Formats: sequence, structure tokens, C-alpha cells
Amino acid sequence: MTKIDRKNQAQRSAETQIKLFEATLDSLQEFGYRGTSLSKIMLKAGVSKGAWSHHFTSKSELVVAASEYILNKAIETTQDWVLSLNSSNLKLFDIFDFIWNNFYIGRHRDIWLELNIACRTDGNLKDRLSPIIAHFHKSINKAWKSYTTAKGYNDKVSEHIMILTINCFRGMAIQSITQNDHEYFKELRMEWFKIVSILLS
Amino acid sequence: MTKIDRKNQAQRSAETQIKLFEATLDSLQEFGYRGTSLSKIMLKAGVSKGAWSHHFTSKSELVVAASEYILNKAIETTQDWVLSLNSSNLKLFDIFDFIWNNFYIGRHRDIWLELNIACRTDGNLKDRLSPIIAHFHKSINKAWKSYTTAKGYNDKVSEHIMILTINCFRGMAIQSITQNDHEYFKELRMEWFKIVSILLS
DNA sequence: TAAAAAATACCGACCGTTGGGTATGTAAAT
DNA sequence: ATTTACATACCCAACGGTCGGTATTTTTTA
Repeated sequence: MTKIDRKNQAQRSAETQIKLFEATLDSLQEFGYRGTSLSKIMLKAGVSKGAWSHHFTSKSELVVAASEYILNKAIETTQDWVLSLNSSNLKLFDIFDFIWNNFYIGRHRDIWLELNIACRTDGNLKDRLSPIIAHFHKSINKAWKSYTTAKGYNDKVSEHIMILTINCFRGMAIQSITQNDHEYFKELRMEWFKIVSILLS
Repeated sequence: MTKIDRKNQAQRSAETQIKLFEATLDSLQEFGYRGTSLSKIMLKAGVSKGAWSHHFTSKSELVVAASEYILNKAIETTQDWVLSLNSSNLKLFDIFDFIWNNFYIGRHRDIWLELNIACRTDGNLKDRLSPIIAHFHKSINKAWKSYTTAKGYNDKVSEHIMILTINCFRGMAIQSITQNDHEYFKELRMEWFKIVSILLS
């Protein structure tokens, strides 16, 4: 009856590693960077400690790998979006919404904040993640540029606007922790949108 | 020779509590929120565990008290500054610099970030600190208003600008963790300053 | 091609350390 | 004499990490 699903070693490895990555990321979201322990990850992943030690040399190796995993997925998401969009009828607010909805709320926001703040007190993490975080920002910047060049906006001005926009979003992401008011932040983004419209016109 | 400095109980209590507060804040800066342990605090403070348990019922009580301590000092700093300034010849950039230099770099930035992010995964901390954090923001807002009203700017527009400014600063504070480029952020603040000047004129 | 050997994937008990918190006793002020 | 302030030794749970052993897949070989 029950089909024995034989898997080769590569599949087995990949599957348990993905399980460990997702469990680690869930734990980062639920308990924070320092609150994340191996036992909690093992429990979430439904995987034994032996499996972990077989694939990773230490806890921090797993956390770094899981972080790279989610950041690279974010970069892909952005790149796919850039490729799929039809620049001609794209609205400025759509870009803002894409960035906000994908990276500055929910799971991605939570994990992104945890990792960034953890970098301050964890030199190893910082060394490993800084390049990927930079890469992530570049991919967003690229998405923005594909818009502004299509519209023929001033390059330097629009780049500053992009950077300031991201910083505003980051700031709102932090504030939304202690002040979780969805509508308020939507209004704030609208106000920012109005200002940018004026500046670009 | 050596004068025995007799102290009353109130003085003794106050002194060790301040010692514990400062050590806790130093530890928050050095090791982060979750990386802060009682043993590290005791070591930094040069105080025994018995002294801690005499004054505080738990670790989190000490951390909350120390957080209230630094946030209240920040509120005072702002209020003192508002009282001392001569609105008539105050420059817009001075306000930005005051806010940035006092709260979004160095020790205050580090501790402020740690506490805000910790609030997400620590319900008790969040409940205790949210009102004080809100109070802190109000005190900054008040400083801003005392400027804009003196200059006769539009109330609603200038309030939005203030909020966006703070959010930008917050975002820059996070980014400066993984990208510690002092000059870059100064330029960015200058760009923002230019934009605000246009908007307020 | 089937059995044997080797390599890979995984399990769970164990170890030393550090965590927050407590309990008992001493020093100092009132 | 009594309350307040502080010190130290101790407790147990959780931590990251290790280790000897088992299950599964892959390679070798007869």
C-alpha cells in the first residue's frame, strides 16, 4: 500500500537543510536572534540534533546560511518583479507598495530587522551578511532605476529620492513594532508619495 | 588618614542602583538585549548578585528600569534644549543636527535600537516601554513645533515633515550598522535638508 | 547482478558552561 | 535592636556542542 519513497542522498540533504532553514527563520521571527536556540530550531524543524551537526559545524553557521537563503530569495523576488513589469504604465505608488509589502511588513520585516540589529554585536554575522544586504539594496535600486529611466527623470535627484524612501520605510518598519497602526503608516506613505510627486515633477 | 565616608541608606541605594543602570545600559550596547546577562552586568557594575536581588525582583525589572532611566534622560535633554534655544535665529539644520547627534548615533542609537527591536519579541518589555518611547517622540515633536510656529509654517505640512524626518533618521541609524560611513550619512541628511527647505518655502 | 564494503545521512544520550533566580548569612545604618 | 543593604554559595534548567552508534544510499567487487 504505502509506497516507500526512496530518495537519493542529495534529495535527503537538501530537504532537511531547507527544513532547518525555515525553522531557523521562523525562530528568528518568533524569538529574535539571540532568543533563537538550537533546541527550538530542532523542535520546529522536526529534525534531530545529529542531522544538524552533520550539515553544519555550528549554530551560527546555520543561522548565516538561513539568512543568506532568505535574502537571496528576496533578491530573486525583486529581479523577477523587474522583469515582469511593464514599465510604461507603471505608477510610482506601485513601486512603493511593492517594496513596502514585500520587505517592510510581516516575516521579512521581522527577520530583516533582527539580522541587521544582530550584526552590530556579532562581528561574524556582520562580515557574512553585509555583502548580501548590500546586494539586496542594489537589486531594489535597480528596480527603481528601471522605472525612473523609463520616465526620463533626473538621475541624481531620483536616486536620492530612492535612498530616502528606503530609509523612511526602514524607520516606519521600526516604529510599527511599538505602534502597530496599519492605516497610519499607509497615510504616511501617501504623504511621502505626494512629496516625491512634487519633487519629480 | 582615610576618611570613612558614611552614607545614609537612601544614598547607598541610589548609588548602587545607578551603578546597575549604567552597567545594564553598557551591556545593552556591548552585547545587545538578549546578550545581556546578570553576570555580565554584575561584573561591569562591580556589585554583587545579592545587591541586585535586593533592589530588583528579576532581571527584566532591572532592564526595564534602566531603559526608563535612559529614555527619561533623553526626554529631559530635549526639554532643556527647547528651553535654552533662541527660536528667532535658529536654523532648520540645527534642529536636524541636534536630533541626529543626540539620539541617532553612538550609545543612544545602539540602546534605542536594541530596545525597540526587543519589544517585538518581549511582550512585557513592550508594554512597559511603549508609553515612554511615545513620550520621547512627543518631546521631540514639541521641539520641532516650537520652531515651526515661531517661523509661521503651515502646521500640517510641517508635522508630516517632522515625522518623515524622524523616520528617515531611524532608517539611516539602522543602515549605519552595516554601512558605517559617517560622511555618507551627513550628505544624505544635507539632501533631505534641501528637500525640506523647498517644501517649507 | 547480487552481495559486500564504503560513504553518507541521521539519531539520541551525554558533557561542561552559563543562564536566571534563591536562600542563608554578614555589615552597616537607623 | 531592628531594619536596610549587601555578599556568597548554591540550585536547576537550558545552552551549544560532541560522540558512539544506527539507517540508508551508493560504490565496489566477486
